[in-house]
Amino acid sequence: MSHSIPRSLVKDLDLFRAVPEQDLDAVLAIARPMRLVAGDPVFQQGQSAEQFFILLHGHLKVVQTTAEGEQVMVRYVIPGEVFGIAKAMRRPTYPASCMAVEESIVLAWPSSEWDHFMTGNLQFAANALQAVGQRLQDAQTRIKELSTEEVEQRVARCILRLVDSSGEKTEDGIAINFPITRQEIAEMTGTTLHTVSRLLSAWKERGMVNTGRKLVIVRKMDDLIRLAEGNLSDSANKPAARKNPV
Amino acid sequence: MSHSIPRSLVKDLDLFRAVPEQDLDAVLAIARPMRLVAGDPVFQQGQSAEQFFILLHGHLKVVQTTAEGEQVMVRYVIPGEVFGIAKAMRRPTYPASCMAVEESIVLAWPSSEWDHFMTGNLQFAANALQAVGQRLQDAQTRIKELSTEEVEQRVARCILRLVDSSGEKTEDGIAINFPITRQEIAEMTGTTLHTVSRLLSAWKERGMVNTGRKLVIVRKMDDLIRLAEGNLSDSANKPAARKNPV
DNA sequence: CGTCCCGTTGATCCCTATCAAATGTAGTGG
DNA sequence: CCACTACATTTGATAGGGATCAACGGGACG
Repeated sequence: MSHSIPRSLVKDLDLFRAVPEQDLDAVLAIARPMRLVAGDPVFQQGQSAEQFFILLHGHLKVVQTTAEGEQVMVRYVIPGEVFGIAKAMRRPTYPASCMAVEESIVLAWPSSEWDHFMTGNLQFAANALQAVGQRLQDAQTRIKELSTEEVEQRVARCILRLVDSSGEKTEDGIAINFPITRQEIAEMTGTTLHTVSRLLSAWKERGMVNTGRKLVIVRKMDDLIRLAEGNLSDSANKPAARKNPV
Repeated sequence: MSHSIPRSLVKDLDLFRAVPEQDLDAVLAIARPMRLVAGDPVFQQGQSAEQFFILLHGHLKVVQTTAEGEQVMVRYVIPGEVFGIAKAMRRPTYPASCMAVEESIVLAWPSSEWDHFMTGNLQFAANALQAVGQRLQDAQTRIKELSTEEVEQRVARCILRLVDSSGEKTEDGIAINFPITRQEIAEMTGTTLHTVSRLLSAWKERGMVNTGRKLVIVRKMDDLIRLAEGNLSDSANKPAARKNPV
């Protein structure tokens, strides 16, 4: 006895953009809603990709574990995004693990339905292609940053991006509105929790951010943007660093 | 007066897999073939994405230039692959530049045709999604490597991958069958040409590879694989490095 | 045959990982 | 409600992997 899910919840999602309402209803009829609390796994790396999902509320993280046991953050999932679409790319298993970092609500569909959606509505296929294309862009941006930028710059960009997608205005500045640890920031930027901690401490010292346990609040966006653009952190002037000169 | 392109040239390409032959003929009728020599540009970063392409013969490189003027290799295009499909992901411009590294032949279509292909044949849409999905996987693999592995390991993997996709057996071992510089290897692995040069010299010393101007030949795959898997290069035993222990 | 372009190799330095240890904070069970 | 415990964070000290700086050698091509 599944309650039907209100159409209004999904009709504005990118994936369903310009999809006729009747098709939407058919899609929703077979969606299975799931409620998660912080730490709940959604799927595990290597598992057969039986389902795909859309996040309606909350925040999830997608993490890859290397052969040596190190973790690399693939991405945070924010409300409205599809995830777990391995099967759509003809991958039999999930290439990473996914878990909730706070209370969340997701819709799940059997992977077999993907082809139905694609065949039933061409707009859906185009939307999916765009979604994956956007992720590819993001990944390539990250490669560029890992290849050419220094740690401070990468961490600054990372914080800015999180604030952009999940920022929430508070009396003290703009806060990242879900719990996030130094370790997780390190896994996103290819560094260590120690270095992230040192950076945040330094920034806090200068009043650019406020921090707490699993909490980051940005107080001076402009200064952070300057760091992200590559300006040196200390007022002293070192010569510009340039790894692969033209 | 465009000569029609033989159907046999494209019918085995991933992008056209399971696409009916009559649809293929329609597609080929509007394809524009281009011949390139080493150094010829195909498109430039920032240009309006007016065309998309398939490489029939040769090798191209796709490179991104950062705001600071450093180059990052996005990928090498090998025969049979689609590239320049920015418009399909609803990006108005090419996010990187593409040029031939040796004599090459490509087919070009106006970007506007993409939607025709998609609408006309659903299989095509699925194939495109898979192609982009594969690239996303590759990009994420690279992020993982940049985040957790050391330079020697990354360069070893890079060489192995090139040998895998574009290796050619010679009397001396397996050669990368297109010209490639130390600088380009550096741009693929996030390091400098100096470090790549030193590594190749060391490997050559040990008889693992043979090198020359714009040339790399692998002589001992096994040893190279061992390096890529993370085993230390010198026979001496250092403690295992581990950045983000569990 | 000169001139780029590519590659090699030494010397030095510095960013940041690593090692080590203490402090702070939330949650839990008695 | 408090002791206990697990997890997060901070901070100092040290070392090392590679980037950077510098200079030269060698092959290809016009």
